[in-house]
Amino acid sequence: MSEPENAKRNGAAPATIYDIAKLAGVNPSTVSRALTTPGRISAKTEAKIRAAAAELNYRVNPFARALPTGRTKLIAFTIADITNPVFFDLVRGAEQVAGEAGYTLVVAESQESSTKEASTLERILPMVDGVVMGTTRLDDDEISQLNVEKPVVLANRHVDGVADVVPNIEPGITQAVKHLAQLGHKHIAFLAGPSSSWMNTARWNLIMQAAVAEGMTVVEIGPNPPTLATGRESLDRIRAAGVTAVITYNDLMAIGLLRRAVEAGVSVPDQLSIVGFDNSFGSDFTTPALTTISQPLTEIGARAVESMLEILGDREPQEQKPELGTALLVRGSTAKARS
Amino acid sequence: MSEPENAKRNGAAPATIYDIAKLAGVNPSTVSRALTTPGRISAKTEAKIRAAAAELNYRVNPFARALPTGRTKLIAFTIADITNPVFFDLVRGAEQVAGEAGYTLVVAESQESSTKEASTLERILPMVDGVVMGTTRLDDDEISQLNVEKPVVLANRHVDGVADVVPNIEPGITQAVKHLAQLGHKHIAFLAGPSSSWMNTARWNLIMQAAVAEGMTVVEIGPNPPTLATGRESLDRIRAAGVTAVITYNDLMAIGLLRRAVEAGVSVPDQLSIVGFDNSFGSDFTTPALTTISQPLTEIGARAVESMLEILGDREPQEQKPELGTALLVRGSTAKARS
DNA sequence: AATAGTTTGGCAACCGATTGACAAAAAAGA
DNA sequence: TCTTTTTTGTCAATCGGTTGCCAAACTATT
Repeated sequence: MSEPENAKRNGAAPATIYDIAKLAGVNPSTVSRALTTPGRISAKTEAKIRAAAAELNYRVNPFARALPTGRTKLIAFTIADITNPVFFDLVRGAEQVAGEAGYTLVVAESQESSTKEASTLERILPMVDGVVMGTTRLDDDEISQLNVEKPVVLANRHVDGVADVVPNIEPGITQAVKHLAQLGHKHIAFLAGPSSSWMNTARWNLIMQAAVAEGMTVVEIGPNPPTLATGRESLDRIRAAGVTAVITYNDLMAIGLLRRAVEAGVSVPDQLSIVGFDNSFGSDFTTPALTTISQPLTEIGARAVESMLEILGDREPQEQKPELGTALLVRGSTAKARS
Repeated sequence: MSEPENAKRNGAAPATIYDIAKLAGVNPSTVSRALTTPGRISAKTEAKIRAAAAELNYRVNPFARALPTGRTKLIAFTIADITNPVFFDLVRGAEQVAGEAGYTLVVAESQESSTKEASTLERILPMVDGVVMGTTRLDDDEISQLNVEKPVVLANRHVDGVADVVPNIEPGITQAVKHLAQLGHKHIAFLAGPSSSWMNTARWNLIMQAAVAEGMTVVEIGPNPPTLATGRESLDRIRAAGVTAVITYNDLMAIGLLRRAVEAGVSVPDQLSIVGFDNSFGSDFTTPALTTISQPLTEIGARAVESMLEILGDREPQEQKPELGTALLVRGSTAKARS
């Protein structure tokens, strides 16, 4: 391990406010004020300082700043599985808002493991101003605990006492169940996600209610890891359950199931109708394209960060925004039930 | 914007080494040494200090540490488009290695815009120890420039004087072109990616050579943004070019093209054979599943970070690793040419 | 028991910014 | 012109660690 080699490359140490102060002939604190407190310093002096800063190619050292202020302008964004395209849009929306406010997102993936999620969070917690949880496998207590240390905003989940952004899933689910009922399905299944997912329970409860209201029978198959592989492996159980249609916890599972069905010679949608959840990237790649319940993911990600910025005092609290909804998107994976 | 609200929640300020020092009855510097320089302090004192640290739930403040050392244990990871699944595996590999070494990845997406990439990098550069570029739209000069400020490791790209991890794309390309030749194709096209992509040029050159060697004609169609949408929009140009097979710059374009072809009633592979590049997530969702040139993406991501760790002096330089290769993965989107 | 050699722990300076308190300078008012 | 008020810039302490240097304490050697 040769010499520890200084972090600064090239011999050229980055300029500090002291260098600027020297060049502009003022005190370092004046430089700091000129650069961070508009109006505090006379226009003339400020101009001189800005010129010097530009000349030295000055960039503020975020750590030196974070030390006295306690603010790092970093927000952690957790996702349970980078392989699940739902987070594309979630991150896009979040990143957009964060970037505009001068914040940077630190994306932490946990590969569906709550242990890994906890340890990663442990590592990055001291250096972020808050945590936005895109998807999490932590339980309620752990989240509440986390919220004591740093502000937390949850996307698609509710925990008492913690800020959240949750769309109303009722319309999408009702539409989906009605859609299946109208197609003549009598027995349907819900291919469940992980038991640690709050959304999983919420979705199941609504599906159950809606199905009963439509006079259908419905069974929950799971809990399962919400992955492609699980979707594939569930075909047999679903067939065995004797249902003609299935609603899955997310699109990933629906795609896995659909592809396995095609391979196994089970015709979709003729022998089995499939409804996904999320309308995530890739759900229209399949043949047939997936019928799914779409969520405004980009908007959810954006609002979650907006909410975080408000908590951090970096943004005026906005007037109540309209509720976010969900809706059924009918494509090709659903059809009339075979009698 | 109510009161600026202190960063510490809950009134309980995080413990510092000073708190530990007081509790353990030693000097703060002794605490620092006990915690960072194993062996420097007697076992007895160290145990006492560790006990105190545990009791206070101490966690080192990364910024306070970063200030004197200049090391943040943060590595930037750039990607051009979060919507392109190639980076799933790239990030997975990278994250794995980084996490084991106590480093955290800061993922910066640029939405295929070199301007946005530059500005994001500008913002996070001061707080990372190095930059691993998963995919980048910066040009060679900008990358060299960046490499002066902070160490850079490139994945899938070469710039003189900058560390990189590049698989040998020759075998995969040769196999793909041979495969098409054997299927009787005489006229093929390369649906190109962005002109700022080094890999694009590299791939085109090899495809051209291989095609000529096989006695085929080949045309380059592009440059294009490497997106799903571009793939869709290129169908007409490809048909107009009178080719019977096309190799695309990446899977995303291939999928877009394939889906558009199906919609337009152009049969794949009967009327048009398509070969993608990357074997990325989702390339087997389509019907027919995509024939593609697979790359060891996870391994590339992992090696890129390993290489970064070596540069940072956090890892012993390893003996030369075997070269990374590529290979043709034949699925359903290629077939005999129609005469 | 005296001396030399090693450990072990403390002191204080330093990293690069921020900020409250205050004084000097400039502007306004009498 | 002299005082009062406001503006502008400086001083110095502080954030929470790290580290070179030194002295005290302990161990080993003769």
